[in-house]
Amino acid sequence: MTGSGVTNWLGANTPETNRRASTEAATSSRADIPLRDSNISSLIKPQIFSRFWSTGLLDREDLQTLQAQEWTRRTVEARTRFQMGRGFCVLASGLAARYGVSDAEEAQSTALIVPGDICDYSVATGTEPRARLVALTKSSYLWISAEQAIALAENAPNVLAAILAQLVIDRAVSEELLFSIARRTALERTAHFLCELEYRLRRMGLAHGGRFRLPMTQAEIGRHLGLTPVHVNRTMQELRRRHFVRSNGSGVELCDQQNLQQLAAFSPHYLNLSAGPSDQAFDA
Amino acid sequence: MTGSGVTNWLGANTPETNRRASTEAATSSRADIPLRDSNISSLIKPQIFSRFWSTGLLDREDLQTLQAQEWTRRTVEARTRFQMGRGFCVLASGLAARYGVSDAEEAQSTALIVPGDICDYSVATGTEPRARLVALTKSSYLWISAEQAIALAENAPNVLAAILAQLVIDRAVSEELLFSIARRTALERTAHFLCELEYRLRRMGLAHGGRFRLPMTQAEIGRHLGLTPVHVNRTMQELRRRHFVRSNGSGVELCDQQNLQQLAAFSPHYLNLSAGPSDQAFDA
DNA sequence: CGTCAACTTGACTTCACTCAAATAAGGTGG
DNA sequence: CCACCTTATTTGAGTGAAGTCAAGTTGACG
Repeated sequence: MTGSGVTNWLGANTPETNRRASTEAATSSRADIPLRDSNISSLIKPQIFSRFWSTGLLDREDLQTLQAQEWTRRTVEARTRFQMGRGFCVLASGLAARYGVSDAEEAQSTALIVPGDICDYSVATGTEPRARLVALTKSSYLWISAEQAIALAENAPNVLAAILAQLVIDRAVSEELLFSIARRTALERTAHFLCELEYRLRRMGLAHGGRFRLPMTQAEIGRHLGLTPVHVNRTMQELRRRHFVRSNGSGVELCDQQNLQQLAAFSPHYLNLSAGPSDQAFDA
Repeated sequence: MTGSGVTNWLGANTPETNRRASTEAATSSRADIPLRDSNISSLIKPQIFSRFWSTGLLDREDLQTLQAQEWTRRTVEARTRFQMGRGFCVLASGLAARYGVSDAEEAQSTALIVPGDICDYSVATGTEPRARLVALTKSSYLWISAEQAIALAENAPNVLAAILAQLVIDRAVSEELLFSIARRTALERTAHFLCELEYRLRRMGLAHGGRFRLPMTQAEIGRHLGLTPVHVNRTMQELRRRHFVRSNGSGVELCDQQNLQQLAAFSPHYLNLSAGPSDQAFDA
């Protein structure tokens, strides 16, 4: 049944070539980012769409269709809400946080959105937008109208499949955050947060050698991790004291990823579609 | 654009009649369960499918198509894993917990599945199943094969839309749990848990007058709420001491829902598709 | 009637929060 | 370039909510 090119519920058909790359990637070592067909990957322009490609569900034609859409670039000032309306959009630059459906939940962000991430899945699920997105820094996103998105999904079902696949990853990230807040100490939690963010930024080419920009105040980090600003501060200090992390201003460097990952029990498999630790190849 | 019968990305078309019922429901008071077209609702057999209907996305024909599938009923013993494989299934009876993708996460359940809930969305998203489901009591579920599910989605796109809509609610529930664990005290958290569960069971006809069965050990509740069994115990005692809750064995009664909901800051809007507190009707 | 799992209780510990104040860092207008 | 203002970070002392450990107690079931 999964024999040749898994057909998903949407009738989309996974291209064999890309798929195999995906399976190989699963075997790569711990925090390595699965590189697939990198000669193509590097040609993806804007880089934003490389996340779609990395699902392993698109062929080149799909990618071209995606790129051919009439994307509008919109800018959002720091600390202001996204006004997405009904439409589909992908974060192009900056950093944003998603807040829950309840009003009182201003105090807790449920997800961090980095460039390449899909801002809202409401178009794919056919429901009204629920999430409230707030830009943490001046950000920009690429946007197409709901109509165009619907047409896109019809013309290129693989693209819809890729979007839904990202939704699945998004959920896994949420689950990991839930676990982090429920079970990890502040130190482990913060370490995990840094590891995850570094990984996600790195695969978008926004982190190199463990260095990246973290344009969040400690209060914002606290809102994300369920900690008070004061405790975030002390926790970061402890990480620095242990020489796991260095930082100056909004610049962060994970100088001892080995230990940091161990402390956090971080493994990036949940950030990828099919690279579970106990995952067997699902073609044959 | 949202003028007449919103078209979703899947090309499914929302039936006008059902839709209006949905909008009305949004105006009903706090913990009231939106009753819609109840003369039909009560005819739904098995009751399990009433959750699909309640999305407001199906018409009667869709419902019949859904019911006409060759559902297989499968049973799962308490404390054992679901073996769903690639397929689509809905919990028919009992109670189950979902655990995250990481191995270490046995200690934390990310969601509770009650009858009527969809066990796994992997068929809808076209990805491999990731969730691990464990039955808390002897449970049963209705199952169709992936092939049949795909065919169903093609024949009745509204059904797919309804499933994705439930996925959205599922996410909102996760977010609420995240908020609960991050921001609420053990007492508030436990109160919230009870309110949510009562609501969800009530709309499936499994709770009456605040009374329902809660066949979970305190250790399992703790695994769900991020608390130790000991603390769950003390917390439940405090709720009983305040006369908010009564319990004998696995039977629970919320005898002071008013105060319980206030303590928990519980509002069921997140459990419904479009009944947000600050929600305006989106037709007209 | 014995056994095992679940629940309960008490004493102690600790992680993270609170409150309050002191620095440091960033912008802005003069 | 500096004075000023605001926002962010840092530090300290004290508190409290929830965890830990360890020992009962209850209850279901064979």
